[in-house]
Amino acid sequence: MPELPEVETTARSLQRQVAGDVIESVWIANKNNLLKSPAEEIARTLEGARIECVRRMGKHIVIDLARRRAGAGCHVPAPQAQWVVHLGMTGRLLVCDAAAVRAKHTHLVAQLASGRELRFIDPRRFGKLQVVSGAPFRAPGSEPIGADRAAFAKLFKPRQTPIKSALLNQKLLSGIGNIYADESLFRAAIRPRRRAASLTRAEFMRLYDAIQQVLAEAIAAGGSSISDYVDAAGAAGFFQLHHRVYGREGQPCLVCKTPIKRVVIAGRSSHYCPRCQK
DNA sequence: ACTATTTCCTGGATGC
DNA sequence: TGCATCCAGGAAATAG
Repeated sequence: MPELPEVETTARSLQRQVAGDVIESVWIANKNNLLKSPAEEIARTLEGARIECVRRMGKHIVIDLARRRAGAGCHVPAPQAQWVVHLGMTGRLLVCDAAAVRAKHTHLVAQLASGRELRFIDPRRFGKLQVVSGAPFRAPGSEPIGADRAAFAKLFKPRQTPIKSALLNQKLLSGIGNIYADESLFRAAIRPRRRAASLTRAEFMRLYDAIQQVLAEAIAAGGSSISDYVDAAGAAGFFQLHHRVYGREGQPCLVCKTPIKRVVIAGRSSHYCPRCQK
């Protein structure tokens, strides 16, 4: 479940490995429901393009491309184009040697001038691939890291939905998923079922601080390696060792020893300490 | 305009 | 051992 910290880690890993490299050709699997743009358009946009920069926006990986103008020998920044990848649940962008065995569920392979390949692999096929040209790509909600404190409360206060659901709503904040929503709510001592509108100003501030803290720590740890997540170089993260509630149903709360509870909110499992969180 | 529920998808875990 | 069933969840689609 790549969320913001995992996507950030993957984007940084890609930036280190492939920035400046040129995509020479692209192979796309047939019969592909992961494509938000037509396969031909993706191939046309990627082939011959130089990878300028790889970065994260929400849970999206945005790859800025410099396309070669037809006939010209050099790369020019215009027309501006971007390759946008969403990892979904089990998506992976991996850089490897062209000779490496192609994993099952490989949906796209970009052959690089350096002799390596950038591959998109996604067993569960919840990922999404698209190319954007013209207007730059925009994530649906606002960026959680460094969000304005006052704007943060204003975003959630009108919502009647449980705060947990609101945190998962990417149109509000872009990047938080199930793990980091649960971990943030624990640190803020707020129960996931509380209606967003019921939170006090102080609680919103605690939640804001908790989100900043959890995301920063998780990025520093290289993300959480759950269900085989690894970054673009194949390195695992280790923030899963620091989860205080996620995946700890029945285990003692690390603060008060009360067994951690798991409930389902909006179809998602939510973990919390019934004593620490109000 | 909101909010809640269903759907997509496959590997791994569980149960008999 | 083998086969069926359940479960995980991001976000779009659908329903209310």
